[in-house]
Amino acid sequence: MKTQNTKIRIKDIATLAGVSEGTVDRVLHNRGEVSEKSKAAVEKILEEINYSPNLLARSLASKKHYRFICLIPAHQVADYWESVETGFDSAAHDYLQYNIHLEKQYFNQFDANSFVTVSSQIIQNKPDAVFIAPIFRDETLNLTRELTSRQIPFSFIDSMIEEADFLTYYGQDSFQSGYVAAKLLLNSLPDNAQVVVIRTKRKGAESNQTIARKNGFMHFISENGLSNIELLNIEMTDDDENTNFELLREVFDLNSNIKAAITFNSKVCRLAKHLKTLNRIDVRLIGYDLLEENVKYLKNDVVSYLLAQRPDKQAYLTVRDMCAELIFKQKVKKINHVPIDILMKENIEYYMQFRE
Amino acid sequence: MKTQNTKIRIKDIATLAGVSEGTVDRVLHNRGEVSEKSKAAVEKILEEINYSPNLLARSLASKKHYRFICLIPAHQVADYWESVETGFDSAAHDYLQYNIHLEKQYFNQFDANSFVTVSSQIIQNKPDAVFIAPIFRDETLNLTRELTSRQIPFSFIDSMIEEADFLTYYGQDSFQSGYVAAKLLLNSLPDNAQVVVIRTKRKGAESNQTIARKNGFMHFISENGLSNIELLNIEMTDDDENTNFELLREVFDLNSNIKAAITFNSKVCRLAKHLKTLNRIDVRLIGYDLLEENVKYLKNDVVSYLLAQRPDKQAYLTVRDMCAELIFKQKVKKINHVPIDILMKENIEYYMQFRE
DNA sequence: AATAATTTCGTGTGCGGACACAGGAAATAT
DNA sequence: ATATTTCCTGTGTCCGCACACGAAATTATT
Repeated sequence: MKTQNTKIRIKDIATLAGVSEGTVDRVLHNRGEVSEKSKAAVEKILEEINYSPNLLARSLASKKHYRFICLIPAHQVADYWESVETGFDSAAHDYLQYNIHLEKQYFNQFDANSFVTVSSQIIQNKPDAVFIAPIFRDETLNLTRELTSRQIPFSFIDSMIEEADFLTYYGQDSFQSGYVAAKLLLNSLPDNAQVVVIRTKRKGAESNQTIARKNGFMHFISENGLSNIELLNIEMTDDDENTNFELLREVFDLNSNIKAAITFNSKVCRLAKHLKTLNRIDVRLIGYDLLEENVKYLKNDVVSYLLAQRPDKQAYLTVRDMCAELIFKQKVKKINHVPIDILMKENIEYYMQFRE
Repeated sequence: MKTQNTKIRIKDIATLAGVSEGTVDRVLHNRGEVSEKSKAAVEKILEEINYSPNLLARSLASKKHYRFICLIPAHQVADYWESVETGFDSAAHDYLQYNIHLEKQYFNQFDANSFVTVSSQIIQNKPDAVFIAPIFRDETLNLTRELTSRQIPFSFIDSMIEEADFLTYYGQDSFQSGYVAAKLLLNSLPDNAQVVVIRTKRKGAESNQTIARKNGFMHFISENGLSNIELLNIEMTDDDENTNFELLREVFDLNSNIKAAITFNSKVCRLAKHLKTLNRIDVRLIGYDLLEENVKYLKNDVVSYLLAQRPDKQAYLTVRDMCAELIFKQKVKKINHVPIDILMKENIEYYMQFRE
């Protein structure tokens, strides 16, 4: 909690330093045309007192307009990215009065070329800041290099690429969320229980996120020496549910002691649907993210836990921090791991209702 | 997401309505001295367009100052109420620029008289709004009646009294949080497991909160027909830990199949300490709120789950909503149940680190 | 020493809205 | 018809800050 002294105005500083308001202003924004002597006088006062500008007056007076662009995957409604977009919209609304204009650009998350195309449009657009969902690693790095060379700040959302010189990243620690999932899923399973672990083949590569989650999951197992359980690794496809269903049916036929199952992407609803059809809702099931379908199966008792992360808030805070940096000249934290929210049938209602 | 048209100024409305800015201003604040004709003209324009005032300019120009008072229990550091206070402080900081001044008043939560004393001080103080932790029901109602008759708005924090005409309430649904606790605690316990349920005698009455939590807990048990477990109801005192310890030792001596324990107030750390001394950390233990000591035992693996609710945020939002109502003339939601956060060793770190 | 070229600095204006105040128009009183 | 009162309405000032412009002070040039 910083103590900001709202009482002190530029005018006061000017009086204290024995110069005019204009001079104080020049020092504050350090845009030159100030003698060493005056500058020193002002800076002395600034050190003594704790000046923090009146932000209302500042943005009222400033005629500077900022254009922010966010670059996210095109998506269906009720998708994970829908929430992210909601958060951006909400921030756009709140920060409009600070002369901030937020535009959205979409790319095809299954086609790196579309990312490249939109990237170059953005560069031409000369925005004041960019928010990026770095789905494609190399292509993102190309974009961020361009941005850095043009001194355009940018932030990552959802996941990050450490080498890039981003302002902030908001997102979950995927490894740890996999670890948490393991704890919830494997806690007090009977001996010799079998656990189905789904891996989804996807057009393009498997996402970093799901890989990290799985690593965290496996780490829990090795760390706790859980040799009394058996993992059944299943590979499902992203587009053919019939095949998936047949595969699952076979697995459940062949293995009589399956007690739990997990998938590391956000589409646990598919798995839930098949389990329900197979009448195996006794299987403890965990998934990620609050897609409508996922929530339905959680309330149904088919899914036991969902791990969530408020993607809308992540987007909102990303915008907020950019404003803090650019406009209010405040320090912001670079890497922000958001909480790993544990939802079950009994507590999801208030979680979803709660709007801040 | 409301579409606010930031472009339209009072000056524009004046031009459109064929009157002066002053007249528009008088209509907007409806402080009279306007002829029917002019008033109608302005109101016609106001209906056509979607005017929303520039809040920055408004609060910059306004010399109105607001004094808010919050009325909470005096407390130790690292207490539950400490977090509430932090939230108030944080709001005070953020809303200072809107000419809001927040004062804190404390009462002794074990002495209703102290509440009454501070109440009358507050009334004399003629604040613009009050935030109340309604620990003492009748005394609180006396206060709120006074406030209502003086048209001073107020909000509840932590718990609420339905009959009072409050602006907002932020808090957890205690009944449901007891229900969640039961689910977590009793999930897949072996047959004939014994469960220790602590009730804490307190100077003054048992708090509504803990009663509601316990009701929710019991409801889960009856709803799920858990006849295979045995509850051991223990009454601990609030001030003598030696007695408590001896009591627990006896209970554990006499009962050989204790698998779980729970306490419904925020002091699970005491229970944890005794269990650790008794070397019974195999017992699954659940408690409430992130007191430092509680967190310590969670990380220690003595406590399995903590249910939390971000009291600081509740306080912050309470202030925010009062501003929204009083200053920005926005609608606010009256009853706000906050999420029931489930914390365990594996996810508490990011939960605590995360500052918005 | 006089003038030109720079550097430094103070003042004025406007952002959008709140509010005070003066002065004009209409209504009433003389 | 003039004076007085009441009712309306337009204008001006201020809130704290950003920024432009022109004036003053300093330095350089002849």
